[in-house]
Order: sequence, then structure tokens, then C-alpha cells
Amino acid sequence: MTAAPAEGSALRHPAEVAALADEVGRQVRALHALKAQLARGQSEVERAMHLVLFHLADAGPLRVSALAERLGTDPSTTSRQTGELVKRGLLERLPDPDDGRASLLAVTDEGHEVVAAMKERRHERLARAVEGFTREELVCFTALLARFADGLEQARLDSLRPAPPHAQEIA
Amino acid sequence: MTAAPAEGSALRHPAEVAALADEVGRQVRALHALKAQLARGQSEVERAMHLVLFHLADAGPLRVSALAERLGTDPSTTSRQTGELVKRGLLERLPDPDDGRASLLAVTDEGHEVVAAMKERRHERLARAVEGFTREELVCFTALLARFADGLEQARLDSLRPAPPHAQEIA
DNA sequence: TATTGTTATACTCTATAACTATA
DNA sequence: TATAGTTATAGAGTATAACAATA
Repeated sequence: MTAAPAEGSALRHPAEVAALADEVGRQVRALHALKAQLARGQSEVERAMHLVLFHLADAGPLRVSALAERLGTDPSTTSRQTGELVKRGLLERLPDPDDGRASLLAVTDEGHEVVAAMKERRHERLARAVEGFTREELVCFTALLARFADGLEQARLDSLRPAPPHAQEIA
Repeated sequence: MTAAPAEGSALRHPAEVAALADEVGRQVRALHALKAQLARGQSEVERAMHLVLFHLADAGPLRVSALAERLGTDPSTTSRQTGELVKRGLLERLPDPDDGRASLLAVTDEGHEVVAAMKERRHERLARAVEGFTREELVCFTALLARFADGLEQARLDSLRPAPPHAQEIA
């Protein structure tokens, strides 16, 4: 049913994909352990809200629905989290000029300060994790990781809307 | 107090580390969204227990305490999770020959089957995410990711035991 | 009538603390 | 007395369902 993978494409290399999968699994476990450890220490913001704050800081003002879609969470969850961040003064709600029902969530000055402080601590931890990397390896890894993250995101979106090409016979 | 970073070491390249940090952040968000999506679909095993099962499948039989340490979770959490997996027949408790209080947790045949099935689905998803990668890029990325995961794990362990350098008085 | 967002409720995952049984 | 593990219990984090307000 699916077309043959292009010459040189990753799909032609199942063994290499399997090796990558093992390492991604190890990385997921390492990140999980790190997260658990960080959650025990105190922080300005609870763990789950980091994602919200960082994404808005990266992407600029968004509506609740758009934010939820990008984070892969339910709008109800996103609503509660952003409400809490508004209460703490890290986010503000701007009226959406196009739609009276919605508002745009924007990071406040104080929110940007918190993000900057958290990023700094994150850089310190990360610098220790890549201590043995040369500059070239660092740059190469970053570029490949960017493509990988894009691919993950794209694969997720594709599986949510399973009807792009022409014919589809899912359910 | 800390020695100057070696020539070419990542510590000399704060801008490159910052760029990597941004991409790691994006990847964490992508994985988070993927996890949320997978959690909604049905699965043989709840999300949190995947980590337990995969780690034991990788590392071989471990005691609860050792498993908890490697996963960065509390022994009480690990005890409940492994107990549930034993109940489902995916893990079994082998008596620890060295210590009557402990037992070794081992993946059963059925457990290995479940792991294999989950890995297969994971490979399919992953193959889509790296569709544009050449074989060389795949191999290079896997190697760098392995070193990165090692670095993350090492940094976490170091921060748990803050007295490594020359004098050490662990226990 | 459909859509944006919120609130109420229930379920998962987690750690802290109290307990038991071995060492 | 200390350690390995288990079992309450309480707190995050989440989604589902019911609701309000606007389109």
C-alpha cells in the first residue's frame, strides 16, 4: 500500500532505526529521571507549566485552543494551567481582535524573567551533559536533533489527521 | 574552583550550548505531546510502567531499590508498579540469593513478547520521524544521542552525590 | 447550531510516612 | 539498629463531560 522508500531514506535501514529507537528510549528514561529529580527541588513554577510557559515564550501569543493543540493536551488542561499562570502574573490575557470568545495568552515581563532564569539553570545542567563534545559535534548534534524534533512533531500531526493524501480507509 | 574547560570542550561554547538547549526543549515538548497522544490510545500497559518494563528488559533482573535508583523514582512507586506488573504476569520475582529481604525482578516470556510488540510499533513511528535522514545521518545521530543520554545520566548521578572529586566518603 | 473556553469530577502517577521482615 | 520492601494517604497532572458565552 505504501510507496517504496526513497533511495537512502531511513526507511530502508530498519537496523539503524532500531538502534536509534534504543537510544531514544534511553534518553527518554534519562529525561524522566531528571524530571523526577527536578520536581523534588523547589521551583518558581510547577513542572507541567514549564512547557506552557516555554512554548508561549518561543511561539508568541496564542489562544488556548492553539496552545493545547501544539502541546498535545486537552483544552481543559491548558485552560487550568494558563489560568494559574495568569493568576501568578507570568501570563496575561489579551483580547482576541478576531473573536470575542477567545483571548490571546502572552508572556508578561515577569514571565520572561522567570523563563530566562530557568533557561540559565538548564544551560548549566546541559553543559555538564555535553562536556566531552567538541564544538563541531555540538553543532552537528543540534542540527540533527532539530530535524528529529520536527519529524516527531510532523508524525504526531499526521497521525491526528489521517486523511491528507487522496484515499484513506482508517476506521 | 572548577578547572578551566579543556580546549574544544563544550563548556567553551555557551552559544552552541544555548542553541542545543532550545532544541532539547523542543524535543521534550514533542515527546510530551506524543506521550499524551499515546496515553489516549489503548495499550497493553499503562504509560508509566513502560519505563519499568523496558528498563528491566534492557538491563536484566534488578532489585526494587536498584531499579528505583536507575529510574529516578521513589522505591514505593517502583514497588507498586512492579507489583502490578507481576500481577499481570509480565514480571516475576526471583529470590535474591544474597539477601533474604530482597528479590530480583525479571521480565517473563510474556513480558518479553509485550516489549517486542511495543518496540515494533515504536519503530514504525520513529521511522516516519526520520524519513528524511540518510543512513549516515541516522548512524551519526544515534551515536551522538547515546553520548548525550550518557551525559544526562551522569550529570544526574553527580548532582545526587555532590562529593566526587578525590576525597569521597560514600558509605 | 457550532465553537471557545471554563468548571466539576474521576483516574493516573507520584512521593512521604508508617509499617514488616530480614540483616 | 539498620536496611529492603510494602502499604496507606495526599498532592500533582490529566482527560471526559457538562456548562457558559459568543459566532
